[in-house]
Amino acid sequence: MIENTGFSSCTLTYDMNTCFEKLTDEELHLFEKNKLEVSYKKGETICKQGAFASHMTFICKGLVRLYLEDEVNTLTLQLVPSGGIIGLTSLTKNSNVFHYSAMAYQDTIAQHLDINMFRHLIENNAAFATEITNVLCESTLQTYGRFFSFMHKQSFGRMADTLLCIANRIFNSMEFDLPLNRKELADLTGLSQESVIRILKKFKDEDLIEIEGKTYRINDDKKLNEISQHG
Amino acid sequence: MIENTGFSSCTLTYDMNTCFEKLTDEELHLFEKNKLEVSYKKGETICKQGAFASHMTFICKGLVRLYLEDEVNTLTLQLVPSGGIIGLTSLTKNSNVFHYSAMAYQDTIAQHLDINMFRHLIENNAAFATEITNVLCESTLQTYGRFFSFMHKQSFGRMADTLLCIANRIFNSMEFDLPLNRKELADLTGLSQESVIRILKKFKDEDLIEIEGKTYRINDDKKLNEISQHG
DNA sequence: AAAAAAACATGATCTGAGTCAGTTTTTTAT
DNA sequence: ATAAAAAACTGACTCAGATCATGTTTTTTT
Repeated sequence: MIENTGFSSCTLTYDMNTCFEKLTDEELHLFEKNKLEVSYKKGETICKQGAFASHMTFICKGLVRLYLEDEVNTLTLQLVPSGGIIGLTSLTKNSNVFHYSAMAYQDTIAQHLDINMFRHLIENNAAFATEITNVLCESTLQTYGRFFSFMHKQSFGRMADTLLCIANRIFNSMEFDLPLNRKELADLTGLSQESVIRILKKFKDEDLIEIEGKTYRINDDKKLNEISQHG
Repeated sequence: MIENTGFSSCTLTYDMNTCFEKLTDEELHLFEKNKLEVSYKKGETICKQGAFASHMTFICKGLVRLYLEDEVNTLTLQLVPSGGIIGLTSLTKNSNVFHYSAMAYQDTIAQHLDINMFRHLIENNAAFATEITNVLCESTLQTYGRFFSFMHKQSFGRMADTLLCIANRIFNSMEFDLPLNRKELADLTGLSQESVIRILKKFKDEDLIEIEGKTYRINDDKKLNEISQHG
């Protein structure tokens, strides 16, 4: 499977599961006592930018879109698959709100972890804190790559990027069912819906991909990767 | 002084100084023993993307540009003034290189802090690790704001943003000497040099700012802030 | 099965900002 | 002081991709 070497529009969070291994039995007990399992249906809002941040959200199952918004625009920051966590930036001292919104791209099962408990764990367990540091670094790096790609790659590169990322990193397969419509793909790639449609058509015309309903199939990841690299 | 409420192109790192207060005497001793003071002249490279990351760099004095680069392009991620630190993302387990380059915008005094010592401090002092978490969160938030601004604001907004940020957050004054030429301002705002020139001229024509050599003076921060907000 | 509503698709047009090709001003070197 | 080099500036041109308007297909509802 070809992995992109340069910067990529792709943004997936690091798997959190290893973090929890660092907790002591006592802490795990506290953890279990202070978590809340919640289900979200496709399209439902998991957290809302600007709202009071009472908890971190661990994604057990599903796929979540994490995005910034203002009155007019939207910017998708990350795709968070199972194993990911939402809300870490709210741990900063200077704020007690969510800094971004999150929405379920498909039915999702999540755990709400009390923010005070979370803070307590970090402040008292250096191994856990180290893991969190790691997650934050990874997430930052992903964002950097995405930022660079969005600024310097053009539409075809970003689309190619995104398809490869979804195939390689979410589904681990060149064929997958993507629960996104054209509008949502546009949000994800930072393009207009029309551009997404035109680019996908071009890719189809050149037999790089096939699309049948929601089923995507990447026929030529090598070529797609070239497009992604070049621009 | 008017502070921007929405997202801003501005990117300044959080002041690291509070972090070191969390170290024990013993750790401080270790810290002192493993640090190296280095001076950089304007234009010199402080760290190079892709190079082996043997240390974090604490900025004692000066102003540093932190940026991503590939064969063709550049993206300025942050301005790091004194009190800031460079290289934290290299703490991630999955890598031992610098993920960005850094260059001195003006003569700079820095301390190189051994990465293994730094790791050791994080892994053994939860209070310190908590502070680092905080720095990472702040930095991530700044990057998010900048990303959003770069994607959705247009040139005048980004320029206005940047001027206000420099005035408010670096110099704490509406009049300041900026050691950047037009090309460097272009890199900072993500615009072409020509666009920067055109925009600054427009701002001057409308008496929003005055420029005399390297001395900038903001006459109408209210209006500038409106431009920044609107787009 | 028909009607309504989403989603998908396509062509025409517009525009912000980059590129290019210069000129003028300022700075640096001799 | 003067030549050379660098930085600042200007106008003309171009283009990627957004927007708009409209049409077609698919899905959902009743």
